[in-house]
Amino acid sequence: MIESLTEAYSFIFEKELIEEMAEVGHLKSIKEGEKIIEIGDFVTHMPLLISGAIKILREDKDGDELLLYFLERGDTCAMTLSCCLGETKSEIRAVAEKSTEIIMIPIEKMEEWIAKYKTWRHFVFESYHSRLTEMLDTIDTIAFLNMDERLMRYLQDKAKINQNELLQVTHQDIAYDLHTSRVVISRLLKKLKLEGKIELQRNSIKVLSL
Amino acid sequence: MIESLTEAYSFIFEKELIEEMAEVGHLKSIKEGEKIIEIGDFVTHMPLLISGAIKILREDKDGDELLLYFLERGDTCAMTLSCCLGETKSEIRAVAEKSTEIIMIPIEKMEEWIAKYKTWRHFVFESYHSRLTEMLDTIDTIAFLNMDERLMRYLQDKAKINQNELLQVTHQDIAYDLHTSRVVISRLLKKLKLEGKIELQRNSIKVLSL
DNA sequence: TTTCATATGTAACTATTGTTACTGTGCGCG
DNA sequence: CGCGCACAGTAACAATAGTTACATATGAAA
Repeated sequence: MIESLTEAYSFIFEKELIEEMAEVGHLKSIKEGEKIIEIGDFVTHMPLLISGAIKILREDKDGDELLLYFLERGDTCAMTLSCCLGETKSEIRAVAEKSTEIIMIPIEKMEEWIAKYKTWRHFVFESYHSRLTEMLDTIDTIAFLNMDERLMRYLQDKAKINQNELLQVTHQDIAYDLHTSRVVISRLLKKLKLEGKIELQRNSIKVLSL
Repeated sequence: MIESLTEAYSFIFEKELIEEMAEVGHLKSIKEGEKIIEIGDFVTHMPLLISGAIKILREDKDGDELLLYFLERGDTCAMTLSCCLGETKSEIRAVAEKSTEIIMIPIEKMEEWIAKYKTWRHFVFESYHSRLTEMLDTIDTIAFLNMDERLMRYLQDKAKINQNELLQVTHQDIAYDLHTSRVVISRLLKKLKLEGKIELQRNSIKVLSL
């Protein structure tokens, strides 16, 4: 575990902190599509991303989903941070976007380390900052953009996260993430294809204009 | 200033912290409608709300606005918190919803107090938590609700913030906050009136169903 | 009282998104 | 091979929201 932590976090955290992390944390491997945290779950650990990527989803009362943002290596879930301190339940769902490794830190350590390690404190604040910024970005996207633009951004984000311009998704998958219907996505994908921005195959989309 | 601070914050902060605040902070009175922070401004102070209320707005590239949330006494702007640490520019606009008193704390004190006062640390984290939650709420609202429901919530929030069910607003004001057009608001207000949820007069709206 | 700016009411139309329903297509597997 | 299933294409229509244009109402100031 030390190796994973060192590889992903040595440039932020000092050796002692990483050693402490390795001591109290436990490594968890998650397969693509697997759920990590569900809405309403009590938060007992905070996840530090070692490799892979996670998508964070919000759900409304009817069970409809909306993608908030992706997390990558070096990220943590600020919603979890937030929950830890308040001892509240999770407001979001986290699902592995691809196979992912995380280290779970018991939440008791959170506050202890904030007092003890300046680097941890910075990390925590930095995480909050990133998450607030991402949330603002999400708000901009859904408030100011039409569905075709949202779709294009989604495809670009997803290509970036997966480091692959060939996305393995169905139209229905996309519709869930963007909180719309499959028919709408098919319609707009066709439009984007005609504009030369993407190529369409069954079960996959190739993003051209990055 | 000590009195204002004590009145608004004595149940969170210890006496020494409040005294320090009074020393380095300066009180600022803001009239209704006056701008407090503009997008792109460098953040040199963080505002602590003593009395009144502030609305936080986001703007897109065309200059179109969107209301994010309101802040009340005891709140601070977590976006500012966030900016302070990163030494970045403001991502949002803050406008006084009614006449308001704030205390401006130089950002250098932020980090110093985080190490020094546990109550301050808690306050900062609590603020981040509130703001993340409010942002989630905003996202829910714009992603999952239709304009008529958004409008109703807006009116209720505004009545609550102003502690008055008689709101002094024009349809155009509302349209700006909800990022839509005046005609749409007029149309929906009429609908809400017919449903018995509000009463309409020139320059004011009375919210009935609270 | 007249004037004028501002606010509001409303119709008619467009644009975007959502829904329903049906068709076609690729592909794995018996 | 051909059956069945998940995925994708598309038409037709509905619902919601945005736009344009103009009429009317209100209240303050001249």
